[in-house]
Amino acid sequence: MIDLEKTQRRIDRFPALCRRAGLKVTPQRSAVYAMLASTDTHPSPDTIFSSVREGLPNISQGTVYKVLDLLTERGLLVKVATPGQVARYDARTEPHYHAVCIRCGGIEDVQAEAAPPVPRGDPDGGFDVHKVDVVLQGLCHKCRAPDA
Amino acid sequence: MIDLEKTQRRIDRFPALCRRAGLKVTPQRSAVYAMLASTDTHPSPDTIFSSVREGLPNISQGTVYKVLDLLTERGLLVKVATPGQVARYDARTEPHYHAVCIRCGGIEDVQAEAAPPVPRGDPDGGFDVHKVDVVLQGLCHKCRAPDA
DNA sequence: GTTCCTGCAAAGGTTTTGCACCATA
DNA sequence: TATGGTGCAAAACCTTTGCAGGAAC
Repeated sequence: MIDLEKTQRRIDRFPALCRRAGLKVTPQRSAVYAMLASTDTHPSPDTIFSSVREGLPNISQGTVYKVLDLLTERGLLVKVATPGQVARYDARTEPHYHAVCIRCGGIEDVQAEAAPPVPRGDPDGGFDVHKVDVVLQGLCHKCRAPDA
Repeated sequence: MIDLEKTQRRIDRFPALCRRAGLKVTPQRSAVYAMLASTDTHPSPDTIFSSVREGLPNISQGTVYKVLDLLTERGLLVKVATPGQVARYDARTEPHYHAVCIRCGGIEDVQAEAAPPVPRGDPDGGFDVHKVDVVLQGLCHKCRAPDA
């Protein structure tokens, strides 16, 4: 499912993206970004922390949160929209749908049949759209099945 | 923006909806539902709690959370998909978009020009779609403007 | 009368914050 | 060397949980 070339290209571009955003390039930021660029699982801060710590044993949770916030604010990452769950992040910007199970919280990628319908008219006159996320809420395969 | 007739009709139907869902009708549930049906601000559990407590001074936070969870699970309410924020709820099921500011967290309703593109093909063969939420992420009018 | 719901209060998990030290540019 | 980032640890939030008393059917 993951395009390795695209992933690598994204990681290679990271230093340039940082500089353009006025940010210093640090090992912590690079590791967080690379981890996100290499997966399609929409990981939470805690998952990112655990994964990144394998390569950078001294990184702290606080730093992960700060990096995620900053990169999101500068548009290098995106928070996946989920109904009232912990934050989930994504380094991929291609339009795709997310299916979120309202019972177990799992997120599946859904192939978009068409580009999401961006309201070109900029409805309120002032909203600067960075990303359009189409979120399917419902019950996943597992949670659909009768419990008992 | 709010259709008072529609709101009232929704509130009137609540007892019937509860019974159909196998739930008892209680003042707490009715109040939470009525509060949500009367607004388009996608309030958080805490906001709902404060508002409902004006009419039911003894209601507790725990009850509000339990009611919201249960009504959502039974399909009477919907959790609005937001990027890593506190939960937000909605009693309205008509298709509309949400624009979420990644800086201040505000949510604006956006008039949908067309119904969201539900993938009829049920992509993974097993996802039972209850609701499709289209979420615009970006910067709202206020947060766009230069800070200093 | 039975079943289910509520209120309370404590616990669990997530995210934010402040500050001294350190790395990048 | 100046600026900005990191690590640590505490605090602030948000949400869940368990249980005894009470309300709906």
